[in-house]
Amino acid sequence: MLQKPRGTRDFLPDEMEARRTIEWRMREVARCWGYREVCTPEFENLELFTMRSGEGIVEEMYIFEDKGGRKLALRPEITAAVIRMFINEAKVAPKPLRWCYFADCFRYERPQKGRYRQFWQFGVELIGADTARADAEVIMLAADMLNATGIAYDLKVGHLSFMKNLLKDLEYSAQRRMMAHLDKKDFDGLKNTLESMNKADLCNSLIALVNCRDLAEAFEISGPVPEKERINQTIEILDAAGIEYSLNFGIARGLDYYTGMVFEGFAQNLGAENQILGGGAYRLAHLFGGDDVASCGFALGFDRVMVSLGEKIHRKDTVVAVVCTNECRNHALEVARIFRRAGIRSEMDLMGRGLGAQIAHASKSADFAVVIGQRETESGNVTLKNLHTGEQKTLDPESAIAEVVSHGARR
RNA sequence: GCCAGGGUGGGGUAGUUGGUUAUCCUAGGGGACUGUGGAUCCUCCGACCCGGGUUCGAAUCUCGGCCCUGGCCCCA
Repeated sequence: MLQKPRGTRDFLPDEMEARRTIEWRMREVARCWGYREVCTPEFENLELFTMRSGEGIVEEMYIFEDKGGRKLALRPEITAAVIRMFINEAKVAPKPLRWCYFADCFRYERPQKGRYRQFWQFGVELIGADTARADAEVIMLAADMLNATGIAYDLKVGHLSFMKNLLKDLEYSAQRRMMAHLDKKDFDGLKNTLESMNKADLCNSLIALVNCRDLAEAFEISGPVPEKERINQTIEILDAAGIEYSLNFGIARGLDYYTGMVFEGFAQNLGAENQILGGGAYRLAHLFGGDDVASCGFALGFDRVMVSLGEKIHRKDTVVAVVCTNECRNHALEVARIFRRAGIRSEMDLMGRGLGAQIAHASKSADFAVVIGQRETESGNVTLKNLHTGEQKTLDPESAIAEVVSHGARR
């Protein structure tokens, strides 16, 4: 039998309905904050991603050459493409721009729990606002969105200034190495590397910073931080809004282009792959030939949210089975049309089953049976049978529709 | 790329000191049965991940591969 490619998944209707339910909750939150959806190509020139993230990521991408010999890649993430799009199409649009996306990405990695080779991200980018309010808005939006999904998570907020301030005397490559150690909480590696550079005196401050959960204390540890005022403002806004988060100044994020505020979200009930959210303030536009526009955004790992939610989401449509005797099929079709026009999912027999067999089948797949036979065809009424309770009554079609709708599951 | 555990009808399983036609539940189709047949009974459909090896004989032993699950690495 033909198998699907490693790391990909098939989604049956139950699962798709659950996914769409959560997707729409996220869309609603984004919409309410004024973030409008954009869409970029599924594949881009390879260069777009290597410019952003370095050549190293080539190993982890789906790369191919088209018939014109162009080097292309299935997108491994979406931020780079959105910023490219902003430069190509919307450079002069009034700032700030609030955009969001929901799309699939591809990475060639070893699959494990919550990690697939094709996966979906819900993300937002706030382009052209370089303020504490902008930083705070994106975090508040992220929290709002995670809350809307109903998962249990921890939100960690940090700022790169502290770490960068402590490391400012080091060479750039050494800074990168330190930040990698710190992000992983690899204190032994940190110590060794510092000692080899005769900078062991930094070690205690850096470790203290990573473990620090208090803003005032962080300022003390790292000395005068240039963005102090902006950081204070951002945190004030978050606190005033009642956002639940913890401060964490060990967050380094993998990439160069993050400039200041950074944040991450973790699901509480996942295993090794428990990060469900990552974001921050960054400058990327100049890399792609645009002005040096400040941006801020996050991407949320949709599949991990679904894994975290597990079986919690049961959204079921109310289903009506319109069952009929053979000679009343035409009238039954008409009744079904009336129900469908009212927005009710209505299904009819296609197998040529008898009335009893139709009800037997309906009992497994529907909430109500609408029985149409000689009597109903003559009177214009319908017989509505609640398949959960067995209760049955004769009603005119409009009342039957009202009964089905009031039954609840229409949302 | 590395480590561990797995793979038997659509789903869940039994069977592995090698031995007839591979067990059971469930789901699905048909019928008893053309106005309530959601029940009951009968019946049908349908599987040993793939390939090589050992053997008279392999679901079972062996080797390789593929895939799944979890973890390491990485995580833009």
